[in-house]
Amino acid sequence: MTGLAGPSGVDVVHPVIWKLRSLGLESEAESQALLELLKRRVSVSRGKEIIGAGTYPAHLTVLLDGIACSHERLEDGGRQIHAFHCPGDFCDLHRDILPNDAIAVAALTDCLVGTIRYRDLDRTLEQHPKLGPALWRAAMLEGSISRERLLKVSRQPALQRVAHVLCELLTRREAIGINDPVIPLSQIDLGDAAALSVVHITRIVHGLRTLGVLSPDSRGIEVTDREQLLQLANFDAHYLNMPEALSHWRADVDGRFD
Amino acid sequence: MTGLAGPSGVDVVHPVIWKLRSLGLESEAESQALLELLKRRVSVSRGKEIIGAGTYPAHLTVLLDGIACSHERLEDGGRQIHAFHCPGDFCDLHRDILPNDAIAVAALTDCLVGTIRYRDLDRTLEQHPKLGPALWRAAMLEGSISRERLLKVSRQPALQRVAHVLCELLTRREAIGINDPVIPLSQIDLGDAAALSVVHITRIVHGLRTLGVLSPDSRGIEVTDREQLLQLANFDAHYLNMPEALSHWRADVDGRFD
DNA sequence: CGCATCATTGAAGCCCTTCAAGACTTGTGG
DNA sequence: CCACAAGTCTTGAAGGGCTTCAATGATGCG
Repeated sequence: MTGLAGPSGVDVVHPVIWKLRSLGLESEAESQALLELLKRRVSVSRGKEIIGAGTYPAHLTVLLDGIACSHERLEDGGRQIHAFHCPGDFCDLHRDILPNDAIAVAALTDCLVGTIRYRDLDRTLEQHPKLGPALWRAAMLEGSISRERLLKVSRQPALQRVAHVLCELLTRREAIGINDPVIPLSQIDLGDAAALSVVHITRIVHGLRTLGVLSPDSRGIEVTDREQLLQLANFDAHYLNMPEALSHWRADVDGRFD
Repeated sequence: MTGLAGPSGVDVVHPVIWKLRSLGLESEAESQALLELLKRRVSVSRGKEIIGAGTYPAHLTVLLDGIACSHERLEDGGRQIHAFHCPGDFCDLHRDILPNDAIAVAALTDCLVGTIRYRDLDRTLEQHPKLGPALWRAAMLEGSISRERLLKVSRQPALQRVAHVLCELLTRREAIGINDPVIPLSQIDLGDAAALSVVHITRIVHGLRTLGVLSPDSRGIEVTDREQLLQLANFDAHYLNMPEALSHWRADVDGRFD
């Protein structure tokens, strides 16, 4: 089956299909082949680890629902969130080929995860030649997101940093059909991603609420003025390699020089 | 030929061979096959661009000598150095599969670069199955370095940031047989990598000289106390996936669970 | 209800930035 | 060989953004 039962009980497009499409994989057959490898749906509740630091699972982990993150604990007890994971994302592409003990994956909201055994994956990759490049792109995309994060976090003041994180999540969720203006993260999570103290995040969020960018509701993060937020962050989604950007890129590649 | 004429006229191990070994590729035949694709040695003088922003070359660029960087210009005229490139490094692994307009590659010292046409590479990759995974690892390694940079730059005070950058370069150069304690970068370069103002870099460097970590010579960066530098940065080379770490990893992978 | 987690607000202080001016090095042309 | 310019480095002073500490309020869950 291609569908996944949505909250309303209606079948919706499977997040992994959505993800593979955004990676430029148009072959329905190949996406389907990957889907069929998905084993063991497990739900993980908010705050729990999905992949522990220092473990080397024999399978790839795919996020099916919720928001997760790759993070690293610091000596002083703090943590750095390196990447957010949205439904359809592969949470540990890096782990098989070049493992990093220090990085763990955790659920930021209640999550549903699936797994794909490398054994199975390797076999399927041979049969479906377009799957490999799609995974390459997924990995390169992570790098691109990481670089953009470094740029913003290291060079921009707090308000822009926070705005950037919100824009990234908003845009990535929209790309997989989640148009909810509510971003279900705590201010602590925001701080750990933007590398700011929670105290300061509170002030920034307060500022954004005063500007009318976020809903004044004291609880939760709800974007009420998407345009202004994008403008504040000076957000250019190009680095996310969204479908539109992708087709644009193809034109360029055809014209590559030698 | 495997050798490259060194400064003294003696044949030394080719930097690309060294790099491939560090990526776990032990097959001499496969390394050799990649080497034979190297075309067009070009020298680029300090400060010049190797790959311009917004260009899409039909070839992979390999650094053969010198130090280069991938960087991004900011609106305010500043620049962020995302990655350093040492001899043997592939400068634009990301570019073919998921191009990023904004990022350019520039020579930080006088450099010698070679190129490998994707056309040729694709053919060779099919013939030598161990080459693909090695390139995967190279790409994942970049991600790992980028994450570590984000961690240090966003969470550590200036002295540790600078120390980290120096440690990274020192260690990566040692890994390819360059044991020179002199790091031929300007303070401007250091600032662009560590995301600090040049003025502050001067003060930090001054501090490191006072501590005896760097040579007091007013010109240039020369590490005189490697141990203390590593300690200051709290440097753990694990993320660089050095050969020792690699063999350690292999043991772990054999014991992976399911 | 009591407890744990999260959010808020104030106050003090430090780290780094910007601005500004000068010293030193290097390369180039007269 | 000197003069000059351009690039790099150095040092001082003023200011601002963020951190830490500390205490209180709000929310949700057992």
